[in-house]
Amino acid sequence: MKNQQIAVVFNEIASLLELKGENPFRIRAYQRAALTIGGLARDAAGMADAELRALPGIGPDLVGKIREFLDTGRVNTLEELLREIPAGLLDILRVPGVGPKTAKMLHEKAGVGSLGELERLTREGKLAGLPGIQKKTEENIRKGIDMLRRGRERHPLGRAMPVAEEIVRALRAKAPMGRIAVAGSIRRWKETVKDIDIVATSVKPEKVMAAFTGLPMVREVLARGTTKSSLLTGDGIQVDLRVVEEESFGAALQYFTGSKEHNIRLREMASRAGLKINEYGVFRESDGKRIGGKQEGEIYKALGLPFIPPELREDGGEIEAAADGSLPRLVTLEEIRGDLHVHTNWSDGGHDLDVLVRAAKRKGYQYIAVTDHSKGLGVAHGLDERRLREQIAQIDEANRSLKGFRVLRGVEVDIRGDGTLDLPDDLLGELDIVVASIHSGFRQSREKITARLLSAMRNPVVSVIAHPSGRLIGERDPYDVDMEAIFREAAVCGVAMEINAYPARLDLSDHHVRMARRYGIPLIVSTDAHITAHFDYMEYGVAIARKGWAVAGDVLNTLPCRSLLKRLRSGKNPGVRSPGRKA
DNA sequence: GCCGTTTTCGGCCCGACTGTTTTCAGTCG
Repeated sequence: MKNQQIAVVFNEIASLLELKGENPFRIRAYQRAALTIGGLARDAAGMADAELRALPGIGPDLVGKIREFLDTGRVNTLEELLREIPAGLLDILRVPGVGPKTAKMLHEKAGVGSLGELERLTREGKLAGLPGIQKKTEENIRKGIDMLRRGRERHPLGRAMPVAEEIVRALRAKAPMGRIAVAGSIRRWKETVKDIDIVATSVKPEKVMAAFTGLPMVREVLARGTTKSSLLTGDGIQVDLRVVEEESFGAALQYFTGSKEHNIRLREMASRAGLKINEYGVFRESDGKRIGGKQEGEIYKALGLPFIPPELREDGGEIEAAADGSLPRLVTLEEIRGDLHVHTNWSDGGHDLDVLVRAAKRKGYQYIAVTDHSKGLGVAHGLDERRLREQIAQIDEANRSLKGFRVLRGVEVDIRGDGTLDLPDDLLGELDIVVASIHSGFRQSREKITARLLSAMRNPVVSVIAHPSGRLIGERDPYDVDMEAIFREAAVCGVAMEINAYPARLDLSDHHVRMARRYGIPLIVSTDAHITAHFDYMEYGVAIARKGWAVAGDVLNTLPCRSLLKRLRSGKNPGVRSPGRKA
């Protein structure tokens, strides 16, 4: 899939046009197109010109450039721009605090053509004195380069979320707060975030700012105003706090939740309707009268739209869906009735079955599936045939005394390097659920990994593929797999795909969830819990499902236990699942 | 470069903070 490469090309064209001081709207057109293509669930190569043309922000010219890239692997516009402007200036543009005007000036007045050169001049103190640059700006550029070099640009959601929650708690305790909420990409449940945005109301904003900039985790205060301040935490995450009047809270929350693209679309709609939206409210342009802003929903209502859940606000078709009444009713955490990927201390989990069952009941669940590792995963003390049989007996025993709750007999069976499973089929056939996954050979070729997964899926005993891409956010890239081929096969053989809710995984990703929905594939949201506290991660997994537009009907573990078991068994009919079967 | 209840040209979202500029440009979100 070349979508990401096309997005990179368009973004580079946009940056180079910025450096040239071109028409900003033309630049935005390229940036918007990059987002559209980059966020596309389908492979652009498989789309007809008319389909591309129908995408928002893609006109005849950009269709031509997409086609040009797909056919030739290059785009002439980009090549021509790169002949005029050194590619190194693109790196300089990535330095926080350096925009196109500064980069252009640095190039023209100081001959800077790469990040390395800029860094050298900064260290030698040769920037101060250039137009618009004094000591302070030179220092800021030096810091910006450091930040860039440390690669601290984005943080996994699982790291940023707890920090955000801690700051909200601390502010509530230390300053006179009205309403306060985390906004930004965290509220949209993006898998990685650039910073933490917090919106609050207070009768004493100056006290809030003092409390904020005085928090114990502050490493550096980046900006401090009366309504807006920014700081850097000890672990390098930027936090922005915005304080507004009570009557503007909803508007500010909407505004700072974004995404930027979503908001731009809303503003365009507003201006066509004779309205103006900003972070303070919705106003009539004719007389400036405020018609909403205290509650977030009022912003959408003013535009004649239903409330759009934050997870969807990426300008990925949600505004169109809201306008024509086709927004899906997204699956909710409350609809989840059980966790189908749980480890006990029989393999690498921390608790025995009893403790897990009690914790699951406290969550209001009706069932959990015990899915310990299989023997191939020696480091995790995986189960061999004998131990799995013992565990099955223990589960059966436990179920006899449980009322209104059921423990499903399962396993997370390792898919070996050759695509075979790590335990014999007849034993796996006795289980309620077989979760299959890859834990080794991540660097195999795309063909090999894809074939390996397909082979496991075609085995009639397999119910679900766990963490299908194998990635660990910020640590390990996904293995190279043809996800479309996997989804096509899953649709044929009825195998479910897991949304692994573990914050470092979030695998399937929201993009994959959207793709999976188009193939009509059943999904399962699981936490992969190794201790009871991990059950709390279900919220992350449900958020990713929602971000991928999933409704309860897409997610098998919203079903009551009996229907779930029926569904898992019906998928196990070998006659239905034999490879090569006609669709 | 896109787009149309402002429709094939002329618009295109809006405001806060910083630094250096003495009235505002640049950057960011």
